[in-house]
Amino acid sequence: MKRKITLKQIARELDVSISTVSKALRNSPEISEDTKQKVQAFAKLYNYRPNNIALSLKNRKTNTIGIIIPEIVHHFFSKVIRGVELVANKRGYNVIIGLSNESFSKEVINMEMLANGSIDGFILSISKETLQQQDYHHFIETMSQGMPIVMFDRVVSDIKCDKVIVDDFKGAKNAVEKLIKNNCKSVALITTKDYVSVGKLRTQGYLEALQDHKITPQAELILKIDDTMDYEVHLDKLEAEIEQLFKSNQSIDGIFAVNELYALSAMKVASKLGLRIPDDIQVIGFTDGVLSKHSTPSLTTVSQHAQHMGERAADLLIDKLEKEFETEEEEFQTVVIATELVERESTK
Amino acid sequence: MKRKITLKQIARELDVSISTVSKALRNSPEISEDTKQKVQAFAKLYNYRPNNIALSLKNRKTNTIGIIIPEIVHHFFSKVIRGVELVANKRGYNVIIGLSNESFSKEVINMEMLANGSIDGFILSISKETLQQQDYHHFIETMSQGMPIVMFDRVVSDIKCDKVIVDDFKGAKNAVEKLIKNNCKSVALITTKDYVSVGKLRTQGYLEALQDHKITPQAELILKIDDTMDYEVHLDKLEAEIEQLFKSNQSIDGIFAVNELYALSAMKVASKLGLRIPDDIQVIGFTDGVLSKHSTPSLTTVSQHAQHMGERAADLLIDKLEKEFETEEEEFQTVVIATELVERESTK
DNA sequence: TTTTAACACGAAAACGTTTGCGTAAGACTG
DNA sequence: CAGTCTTACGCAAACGTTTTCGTGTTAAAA
Repeated sequence: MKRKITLKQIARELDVSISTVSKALRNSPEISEDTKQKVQAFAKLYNYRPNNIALSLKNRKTNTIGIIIPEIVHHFFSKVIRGVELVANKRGYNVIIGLSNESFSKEVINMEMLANGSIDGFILSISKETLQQQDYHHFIETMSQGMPIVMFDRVVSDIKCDKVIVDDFKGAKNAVEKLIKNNCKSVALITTKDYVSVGKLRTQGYLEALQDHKITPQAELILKIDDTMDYEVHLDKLEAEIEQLFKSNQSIDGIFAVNELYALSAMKVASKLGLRIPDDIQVIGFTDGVLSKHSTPSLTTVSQHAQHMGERAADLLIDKLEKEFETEEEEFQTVVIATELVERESTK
Repeated sequence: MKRKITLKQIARELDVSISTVSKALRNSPEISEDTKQKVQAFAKLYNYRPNNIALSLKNRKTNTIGIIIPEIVHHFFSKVIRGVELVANKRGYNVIIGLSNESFSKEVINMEMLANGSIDGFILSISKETLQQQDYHHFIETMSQGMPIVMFDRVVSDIKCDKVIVDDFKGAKNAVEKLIKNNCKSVALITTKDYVSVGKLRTQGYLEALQDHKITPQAELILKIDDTMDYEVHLDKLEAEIEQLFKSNQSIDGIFAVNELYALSAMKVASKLGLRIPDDIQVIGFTDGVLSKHSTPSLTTVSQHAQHMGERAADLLIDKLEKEFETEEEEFQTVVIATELVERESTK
């Protein structure tokens, strides 16, 4: 099996020293035109490319950034990755991914695997299990060893680092206000349990929108789904819960769901119960997945601009990596990405 | 900014040599129990981990595999990645991704970026542009430098390497036969232009199914979409074309589409034209995306088992990487993943 | 003719590991 | 007491780069 050609081999072949070859290839004025030409021609012929690993070792810089996400088969996360990849490549970086699979231990293992020299910094979104256990030592440790972290979407305020988040609160509030303006009198909320920060914020947005319009929130209109169970599999259970919500509250004429699947399930259940969308009931979801766009009726959603989040996160990280003089007082930014209400057929 | 601790620092601190530290940590019998304890305790205290880059350089092995795919915001590809990641991590490898964005030049650049020592081997799916230009020199070159490649899904027979493909032909044939058995008399095909290998094979499957049932294929029932245009954006154009197909061929009572979006669009158009699914018209798609499962009516599809493809591809690659004695005669495998018809509401 | 400067190149160190080999000190054998 | 064997460690090379510094040769200046 042939190996890639190295400086040493070129040097031996051309009967010069390794340093001469290196300098010739980098067009150093130290080297005569003759030699340069000879070396460059030979290098081109054999398609020489400097070994990245050797460079990384020498420069103590890998030009690679690590992404840790809970799940890749997920429109939101893959869009974020695309954003990261876009600016990373543009700025000369590679992207290496690790999946935590929503598991604490896999998150830790994956981070350790990458932190030992493979990458220069992390971009990550915290797994559900980690959020539940509230054990963040691996983040702290990583950062204390000089490796910067940028968190996105699922973040915790305990950790001091750069963050890119969606304005979940305002996005939710806008959505609910939209429903209220559209004449909904009884808006229900389908959300997650509170430990998921984004679910919590969206719930708060819902509540404040109601209060701003002098509507008293009713506990029975709020359905909190236990999302530790894989709802892709237990779709029927999810739908059953939603059906229950509808049946116990016949007055419902508006639904705000904190994600796409909940919204879609709500629409499905509503149709099944003979409710017309958006005439009898209006629905708004949260996300910019594919389902919303292609469902019938198509779903009005709060778009998170996932790709843009990825881009901002990458810029934040690379900026930090390339800042020559590290200010003694580390300063961390939190970038808030504005949401956008994409109106489709599920609202009037 | 603190850096990670190295052998050298431990050695200096404990006043022993670097080699002693290294051996002590690896539990070499050369080192006395006393020293081992001292070193190991110190290393643990400072959370020492060997630097991966240095190891990669020394071992000439990175334990990282590179994935190049045309697009990550795509259910199929992200499922493949998940499969790759799963077995890669299990077998001690990292995964680094590059997106070609369906562009030839980005594919080349990305491969070159990774091939220079960053990874041990590639898993990739060819970009559309590359397939069109039929320029495969970068694959050949990469392999000639001793870096193995495993291709999946979109492959070309010209290149000798390991491959993992879906049985597009049989999958399509089965689907069309299903429609015929379900009493469809006039089955239309919505496919891509022929340069995409998978589109071509699926078209052939369609044709053979018809012929096996003594049905003469009709050119006007075959709609070839120019998929170089971004159909997410030009959805209306796609639907217009499909509508034209329906209107010129009122007899159509079955549709086989080579991907999810075409199938969904067909259903949407059919509904618009007042056709009931599956009573008046039955539809089958090809893929295992999310849309099929959650559309109304849900779509019967040919599942490709994307995750399984990723797993097989990773195993194939790692097997090759770890085979000690390279047989002189390189042997390449082509693994064919069986498809599965997932029946949902769009067929009887 | 001697001194100096320019030129063109090579040696070596460094990045962080691992490992084969050499060796000093002490223990043991005869 | 001389010779041999263990024990426990250090040295150095290697992986592939880049870069600083040193040096020999030649041409120009004094």
